[in-house]
Amino acid sequence: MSSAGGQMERYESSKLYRIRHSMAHIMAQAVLEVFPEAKIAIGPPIEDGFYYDFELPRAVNEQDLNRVTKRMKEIIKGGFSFERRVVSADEALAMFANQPYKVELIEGLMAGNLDEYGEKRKDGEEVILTTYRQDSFEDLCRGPHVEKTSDINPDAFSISFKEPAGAYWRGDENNQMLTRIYGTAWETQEELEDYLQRLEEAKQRDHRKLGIELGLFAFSQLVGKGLPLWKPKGAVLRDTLERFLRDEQIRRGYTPVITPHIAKVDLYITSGHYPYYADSQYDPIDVDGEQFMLKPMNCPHHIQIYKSEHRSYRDLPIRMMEFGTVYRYEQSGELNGLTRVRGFTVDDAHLFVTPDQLLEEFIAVVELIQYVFNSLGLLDFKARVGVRDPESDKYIGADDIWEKATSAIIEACDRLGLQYTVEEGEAAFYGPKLDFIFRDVLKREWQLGTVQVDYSLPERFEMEYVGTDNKTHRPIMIHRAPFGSLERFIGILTEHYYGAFPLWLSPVQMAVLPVSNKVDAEAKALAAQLQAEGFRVEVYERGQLGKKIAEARGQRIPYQVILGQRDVENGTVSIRLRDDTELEPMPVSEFIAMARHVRDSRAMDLVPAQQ
RNA sequence: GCCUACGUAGCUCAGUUGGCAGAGCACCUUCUUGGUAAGAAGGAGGUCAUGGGUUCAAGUCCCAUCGUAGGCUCCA
Repeated sequence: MSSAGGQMERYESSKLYRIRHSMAHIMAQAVLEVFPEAKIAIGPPIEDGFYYDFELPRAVNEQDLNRVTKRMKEIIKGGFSFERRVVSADEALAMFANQPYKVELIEGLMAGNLDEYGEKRKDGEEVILTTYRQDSFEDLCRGPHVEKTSDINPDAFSISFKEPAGAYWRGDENNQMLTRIYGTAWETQEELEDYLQRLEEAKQRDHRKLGIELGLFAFSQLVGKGLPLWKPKGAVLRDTLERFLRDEQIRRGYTPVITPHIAKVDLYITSGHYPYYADSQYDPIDVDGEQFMLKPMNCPHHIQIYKSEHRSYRDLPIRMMEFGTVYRYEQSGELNGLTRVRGFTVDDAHLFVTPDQLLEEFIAVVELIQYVFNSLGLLDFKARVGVRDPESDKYIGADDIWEKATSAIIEACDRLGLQYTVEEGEAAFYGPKLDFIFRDVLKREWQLGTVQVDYSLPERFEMEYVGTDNKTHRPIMIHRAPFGSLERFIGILTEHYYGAFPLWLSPVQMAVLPVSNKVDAEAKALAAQLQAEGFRVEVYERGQLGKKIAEARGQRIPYQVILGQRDVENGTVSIRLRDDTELEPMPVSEFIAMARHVRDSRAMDLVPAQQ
């Protein structure tokens, strides 16, 4: 996005926005010329481009899009001006008599003051209907547009870079499915090419592609979709992450617990999960007349552990941790590699605290999350406080409880000096939460860690502790997960690092590359020595050295340990880093010391700074 | 779940209007014994996702199912 004078220009008032908005109209005109019977819906600018939704007589193909593109270029070159006109409702209804979606829009605007997405308009302003016309095409529209079509660069847009997509009218799955044609448009051809190249790079970085190449995970039709299988290299990566977090949590006073993967439906009826989230849970299993289900969350189980003993204020805070695997029935169309699956493991913990302890414990959790992100080199993240949507009734718990929880989160953020935004409708159903949104190297945003303050579940489960006053009190729960889910997190990490994990996380940390197979035996002995030092090592025995290097590079092996006759005689190794840096031959002991230091300090660089 | 497209060897892909199932890489064997981005030759590997249908004949056309991709919807 362009910026002016150091201050971010609002996208809505930028030239790019007007270009894209105008492109949507131009595309609609071209599509109507190719498909005269098409019905047009809406066509707004979006990030990086625009779209327009159509009801078409048949599926569009590449050829259609080429024809549309050709026609769009002609319209652009025609230099038609965009003419704004204020129209009365009757006039508009007459003009769009053949366009049912436009009629619905006009009626919505006049009667219910609904905007183009079917949402109640918030500004409450009086509705003025306006249209914009270019060439032969006039569309109901608020604007703004460029002055004339020739203000647009005919070589800086593309509509066939993405497959046409189905989209529900007004985003409601009960409505007609329309065909959405996406476009991208820029001021210059270079910007267009940059954008297309960024898309290409994202494709190269895709964890689904890298996951296969690096042997991290697999899916099986027989096991079922959305159920990842961790292969040895993925499993060691995941296990390393788990151990890192487990150790860190134990240092901070957490205690591990373990709970089963199924439980009686009654547990989730009590917790409130069952009625609210019936759609996204697996159907219950009948066992001897009782209903059991795969657990969609770990918290009710942990609550039962809390309740298994009589608790005193002296026991609190209790911090229970579990890498708990949960199962959720995601719609099949939503499944996506490791980032959206049907069975995944949450790095879960539940803290049970007194009101006095809440703030301190909340802050400690945020500090843990910051520490974890820092250790992994995830530096670009922002915090979002998710609060209730006041219009919705999907939440449980009384108003004053929500207010208490929300103000606790905001106070903790202020005390930590955290930059945060507050967003309505982003709360969990039982309480408000603080989410950490991570931006990866491609500037894509991912929701990772989450912390939730919960007064509701303690209430529903009638949790208690005895206070100093010898009376029973209700604990407060903090739900939190720094990674969110191990699956999604590793998918994101893979893309962020482009498969080149820091040494401590690399599935294979070093590969020994014998220069010829005359030194294969020595290479194996060296590998055994390195393995005994606790490193994950492979020996590459196939082909000539060049081929071994090519393969090791492809596998993003951090240290490529080259061993030839010369090295054997001198007791040295020649280290090549995965970024093609070649180090001077060094004694084996020196290499081990260096690698150990890099690994144990969880450094991002493969060579310590002082070297 | 919905719309659209796709599914051919472990991986990446070719396969004409329906007419004997292919390539590169990987794998196995042999040769080569090498110093920083893929040495050479040979071999093996397939119920063309699965099940039906049309046809003298189906990888190719039709239907269903499963899976995948891009969207929509959803995301505790």
